[in-house]
Amino acid sequence: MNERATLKTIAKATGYSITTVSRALAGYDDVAEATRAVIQSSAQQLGYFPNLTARQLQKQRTDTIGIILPSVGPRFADPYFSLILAGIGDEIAVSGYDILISTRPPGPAELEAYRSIVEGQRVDGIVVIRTRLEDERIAYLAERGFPFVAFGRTTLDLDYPYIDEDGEAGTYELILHLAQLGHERIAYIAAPQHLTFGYNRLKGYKRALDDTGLVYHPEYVEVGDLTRRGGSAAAEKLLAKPLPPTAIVAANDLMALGTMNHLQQNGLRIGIDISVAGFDDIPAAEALGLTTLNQPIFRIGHQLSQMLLAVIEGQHLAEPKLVLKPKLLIRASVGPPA
Amino acid sequence: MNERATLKTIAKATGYSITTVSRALAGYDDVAEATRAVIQSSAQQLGYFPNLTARQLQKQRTDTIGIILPSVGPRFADPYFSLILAGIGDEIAVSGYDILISTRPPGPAELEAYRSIVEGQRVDGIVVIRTRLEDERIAYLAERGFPFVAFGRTTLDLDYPYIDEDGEAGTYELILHLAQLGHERIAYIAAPQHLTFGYNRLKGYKRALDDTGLVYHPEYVEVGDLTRRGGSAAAEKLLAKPLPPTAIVAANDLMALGTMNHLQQNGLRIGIDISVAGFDDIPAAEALGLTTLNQPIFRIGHQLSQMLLAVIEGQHLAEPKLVLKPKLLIRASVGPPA
DNA sequence: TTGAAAGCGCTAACAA
DNA sequence: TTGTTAGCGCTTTCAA
Repeated sequence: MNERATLKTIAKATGYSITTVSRALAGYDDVAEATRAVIQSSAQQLGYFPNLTARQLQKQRTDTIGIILPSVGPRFADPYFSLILAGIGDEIAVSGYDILISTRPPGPAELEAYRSIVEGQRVDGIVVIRTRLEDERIAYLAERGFPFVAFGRTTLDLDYPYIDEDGEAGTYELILHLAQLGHERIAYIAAPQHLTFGYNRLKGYKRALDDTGLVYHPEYVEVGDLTRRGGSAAAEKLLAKPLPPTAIVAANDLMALGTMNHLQQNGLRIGIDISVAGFDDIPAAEALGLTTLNQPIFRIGHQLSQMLLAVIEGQHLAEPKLVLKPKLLIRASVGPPA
Repeated sequence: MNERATLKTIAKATGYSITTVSRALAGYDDVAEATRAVIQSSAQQLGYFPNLTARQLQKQRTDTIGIILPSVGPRFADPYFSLILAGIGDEIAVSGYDILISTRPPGPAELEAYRSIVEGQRVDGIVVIRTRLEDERIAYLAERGFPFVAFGRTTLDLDYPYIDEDGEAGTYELILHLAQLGHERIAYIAAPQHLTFGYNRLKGYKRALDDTGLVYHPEYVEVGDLTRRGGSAAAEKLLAKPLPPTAIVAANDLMALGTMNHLQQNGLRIGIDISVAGFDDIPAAEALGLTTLNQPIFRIGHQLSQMLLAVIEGQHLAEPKLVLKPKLLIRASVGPPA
């Protein structure tokens, strides 16, 4: 790297003080036009570019927001994360913000990462995605008074802005649909229950069984790790039951795809011999004809960005808490019981 | 936000100088153990955390690498980008680095973003993904002498470290396979030709036709925008030819999936009435039985991280230029011509 | 073993 | 209209 030009370089070159150079370049109107012209051309010629780190230190803001991703289990590679990231990134860029991403395994290292970028003042705000029922990240941020928004609710008694999907209502509607088709043995591949969405979706499953007069049998519920592989493994267990289910609903599409894989390998025809459904409506779902619940993850990312920017600016949020009802999409993977 | 503790706060609280506090906390051994103990406990109690921005300014390094993503066309939502990002993020985190992501539309704003994070010293190095034949980003970085690695070659006469896939050889092998099955009208949905990978993959297509005695007909080649929708549109055009192709090969899986969609909607059976193949082996490819070429994108991300770190540290790279041969995966989407 | 002073590059209050 | 001074929070040289 050739040495970079700083304000000092320009000051020396033009004979003006650093202050004047700074103000000329910043567009202040208390600089003589002639002076500004000289300084600007010198800056141009020297290839000057402001050191953003220095500016950040001075201004006490970074024009950057932070997102911390889990490094194990599903992450970027999970369409859920990619889509939300795309949505956030797209929208935040409009306001000239960048995104700082830290990848950490869940656990203490993760919380440390939050501490680090918050206390280290590396970002102006944070988006917490995939909340947990008792989310210590949110507890920390709220207690710290640091600007943040979350994708997901918690059971914490804290007042913070979020967007969440109504996973309970969505799953409820789906199970109801299956029951109306005549399914009586509807198995469920749940998400880990410390995750808010996992808990809510399972709740919808149980409530729907209740309301339709079907009995909730714990042996028809497996907990999966949200990956395709996990879905496949869970499906295997469910098929091995003495009385296998006629429909399998997974808490997310990825696991539903894994389930489909497994079923097909066992010669079962999806939607005919057995029904399968998921949740999320990731891009592959449509291609595979997977019945699922759509939530506009990409657009939620947009909204989260806008909310966070408002929070950072200290604005009042018109709707600080948003719960969206997902839309049931019936596709070929679901049919009446065989 | 409550006010944060700084070195000054601790200095005042303990009566030591800022210098001593700094060194005590940094673990220098020229500090009396008793002093260190006092300072540490004070730091603990005050909830001290170093201001990373200030440290960066002083140390002239950020422990951050930069990636600039296109905000239009396929991006995060494209498994290609998510996977490479996951690979990079995973591995870079091991060394304690973070990732700064800027989302920009291709064009001048994009190059500006590179300028901004480079000259603004916001990152220590950059990963350029999806290179173009004459890539002005690489020209800039190389000329600037800034640490970077690229996923993809260019036609520029510049010496820089990269990993690339041998898209030509991969496509060649695939087309050869189709020809051997008896296909004579093999259409191709190309990627934009200013993209290195798009150019190379098409080259493989042409060369394979040549070598198998088939004639290259430009009307059997459509250029797509790499999205599923684009693949579907291209497929429609190809099907409308007086003599439709018996096989359609897309330059990436996403377009291949779009092609499959379109064909199925028209009542064609994939792999029986017509063959389809892609490139990349994204997760959905396996589920859909799409014949494709696998490149270990995730692992390439890992390697790019390691290379970049080496470059940042000024180390010598054993293999600064890597071209990987993708692996042909024959799946159900391909069969002999009807 | 500790502290004073300088400096990373920038902005801003205040004085001239 | 311009410059002096101070300071953002940290590290590091050098002297005590």
